Amino acid sequence: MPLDDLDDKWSAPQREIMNATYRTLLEHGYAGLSISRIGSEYKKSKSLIYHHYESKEDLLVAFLEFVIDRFEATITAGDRDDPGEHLKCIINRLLLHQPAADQWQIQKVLVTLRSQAVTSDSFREQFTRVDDRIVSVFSDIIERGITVEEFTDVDSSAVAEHILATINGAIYSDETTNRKQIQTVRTSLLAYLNTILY
Amino acid sequence: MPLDDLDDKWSAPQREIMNATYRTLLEHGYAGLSISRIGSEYKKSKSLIYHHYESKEDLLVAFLEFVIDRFEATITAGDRDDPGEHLKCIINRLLLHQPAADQWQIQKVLVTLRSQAVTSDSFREQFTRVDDRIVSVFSDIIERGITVEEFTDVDSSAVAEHILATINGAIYSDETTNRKQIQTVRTSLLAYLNTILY
DNA sequence: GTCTATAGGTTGATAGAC
DNA sequence: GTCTATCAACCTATAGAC
Repeated sequence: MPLDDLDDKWSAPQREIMNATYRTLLEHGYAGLSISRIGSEYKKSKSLIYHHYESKEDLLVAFLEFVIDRFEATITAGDRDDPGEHLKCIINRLLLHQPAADQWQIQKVLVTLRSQAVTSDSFREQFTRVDDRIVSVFSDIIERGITVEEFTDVDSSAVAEHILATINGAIYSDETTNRKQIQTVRTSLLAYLNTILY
Repeated sequence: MPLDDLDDKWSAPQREIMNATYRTLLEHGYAGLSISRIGSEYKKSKSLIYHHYESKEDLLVAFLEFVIDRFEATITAGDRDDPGEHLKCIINRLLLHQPAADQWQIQKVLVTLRSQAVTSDSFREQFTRVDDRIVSVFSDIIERGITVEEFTDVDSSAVAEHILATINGAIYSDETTNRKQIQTVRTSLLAYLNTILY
């Protein structure tokens, strides 16, 4: 779904509540995410939230969808003609910290939400979909590269899985430690791809 | 710290409480981890927990240490003479699901705890230490391999960071999705190392 | 849509008997 | 060490006035 269509999917009050949820989550973590606190971030009364969502779980399901929609928009955008450039473009988009322009610290939120998938089946299904999606995007690009004879004939889905694991791990560590390894991993990953794809 | 010494560090009641915490965490997730529930898993009254730990936070800090101690024991064990074999051994230990023998589903617990590092500085510091530790283990092995002229002269710390990111991402995805990619990534990672190290 | 008030439950933590 | 009883604070959710 293109980014511009995202605004039609959610009403203005819904978007405000989602943004309030986002701010609350970043400040208090998932364990401290309460309707009361979301109501405080939202300018209006907390009981108003129940006009827009039936329950806390209902709100959380919507929020997960809200966040994933925005995340997927960042990986599908930026199509390039050249498969090698296209691949590099997506990797950079995921591993290069955008400047302050991107106020949405979406990776932080995704890491927080994703850990709930360990004990929640509905969350687990959503993130299964997310990872399937990314692997298929990578896989398609690699196969196109092989078809136009830019890349050598590798196992595209295995390479795609490997790329995703490395990216996921780099982001995961970046958001949960004080280590600054993300640029090292990005450089090393691109070098690896240069080695095996050409 | 060797595994055998771990039992001296914690009293019997403490270990029971830690195990009760572990079971509660796996069943209810971090957000549902309450003293009441830990008390139910622990055979005895919940107020007894406050005889062993000053507060919930105190208990959580101890639990994090308890889990990390056990995790570190799994990466330091199994020293081999040959650097290449040693590296492969540790990677397999992390990415090969041990049979039911290993009742401790330590990776699940670590993923759950680690996500708290997004909003908790003390958790973040602990996981910074964990990742530093693993990278230094990998880095040392690679450097020894270069010294004995088994490996080619690579940037050992960059390669170590890359390996850790890939492993972390593979485990992370494995615990938060229904995808079964971990063996694919393991195979691909070992092939990659074979390519660049020899 | 927006609010206050409130119900009914759970939380972390303490007091005090044994 | 172990327990019951209890606290105030907070939670999700609802009722009902405007």
